[in-house]
Amino acid sequence: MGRTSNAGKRLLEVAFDLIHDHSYGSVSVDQICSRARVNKGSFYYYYKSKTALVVAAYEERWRLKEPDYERVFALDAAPLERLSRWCEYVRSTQRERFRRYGHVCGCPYASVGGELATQDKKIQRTTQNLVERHVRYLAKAIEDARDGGDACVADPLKTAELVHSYVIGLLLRAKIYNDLKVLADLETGVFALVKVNPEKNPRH
Amino acid sequence: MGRTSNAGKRLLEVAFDLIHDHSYGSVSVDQICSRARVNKGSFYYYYKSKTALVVAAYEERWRLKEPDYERVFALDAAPLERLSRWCEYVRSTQRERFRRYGHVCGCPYASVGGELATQDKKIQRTTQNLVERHVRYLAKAIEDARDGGDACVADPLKTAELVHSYVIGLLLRAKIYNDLKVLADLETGVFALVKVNPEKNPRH
DNA sequence: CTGATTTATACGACCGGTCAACTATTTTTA
DNA sequence: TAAAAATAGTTGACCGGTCGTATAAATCAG
Repeated sequence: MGRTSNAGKRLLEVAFDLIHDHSYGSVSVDQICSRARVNKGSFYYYYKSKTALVVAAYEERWRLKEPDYERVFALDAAPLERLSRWCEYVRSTQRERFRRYGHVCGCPYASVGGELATQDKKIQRTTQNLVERHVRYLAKAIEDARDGGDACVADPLKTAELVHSYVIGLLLRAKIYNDLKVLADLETGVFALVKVNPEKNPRH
Repeated sequence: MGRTSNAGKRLLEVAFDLIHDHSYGSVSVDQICSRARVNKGSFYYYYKSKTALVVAAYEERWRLKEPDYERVFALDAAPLERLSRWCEYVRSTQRERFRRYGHVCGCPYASVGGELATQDKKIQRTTQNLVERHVRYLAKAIEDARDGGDACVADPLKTAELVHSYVIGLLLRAKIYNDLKVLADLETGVFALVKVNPEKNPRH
């Protein structure tokens, strides 16, 4: 079976970290290779292009993070509680990255999508896909909130898209200002968009 | 006074168009020069770096667009009417760019800010500044709406930031999906965030 | 031994940026 | 008023470095 290696996996991790910390355009294949301690030749043994690596890296990242989403949106919590936990999850993720990288990094999927949507169809498709998976979790929670009388929305999916837009915008704003305080009102905004029945707000 | 030229101005226009159409990282100085029919030597006669050009280009762009904002947010219109007109202005701008470039381009300031906030302090400062100018127009309209009883918000500035976040997020989403239909619900979202008194909605 | 993996090196193209020489236009001066 | 000087802008070759890509040879597990 030949020799074994985890160089491919290492490249995925390093690529995600580096690109999320900086940007696709400002991170070179050489940088990714040297940080992952993989030679350039090996890089192209595993991935046919920089684009292909990025697609794989972001899909792998989601695969790793999906269990967190399953937990945050677990059906045993009340719908509004799920949304509330998600807001806190987003903020704590950003706090952690701020500590690690020294600045606000924003939403990784939206960042790479925004940078490359008009450049690379494969990456565009990938980010669309990733966005959709996020939105599905939101939509389910919003639908349940509506059915339970906690929120007043007509179309849960549309509202989920609305909420998602708001959140990636807020993350982008936090990145531009490099300030986590921008995220302080995350939940307020989310709850305003799902028109939460005030007395049902879990933060009462 | 020596010979005269508009090469500097030409570079500003071309740089903005090219970068807005693609991205900062994927547009080279050579491309900008050849499209503007300016030699590289002249480029560096006018601007000391690619960064400096981008800063100048985006500031010039705002200078050009500010009259539109003055008109959209003119105080003779009712506050909610101003917000409504702004939504339509944003959408028509995107439609126009879609026709010209063949795809959704999103918010130029947020795009370049998101791409370079973690890379280049000068560009970060510039985009912060540009964002603030937008938000000020929004805040004034929201404040007036609140004072006129048309909206129910505690802090107009905070709400304006909320609205702005939502809109740049929506534009980012539209860019990722390359679909103007994403912007169909722009006004709905904005009005939800400013908690418009339903019967005062200008679209009744 | 076989074949999956890794190494080292090289490629030509292009990157952002520099520079000295050159041209065109206005201002100064005799 | 015409030559000279100063100013403003242009040119394209060139720099060292990095880009994404390629491949032949070496390595090593099964």
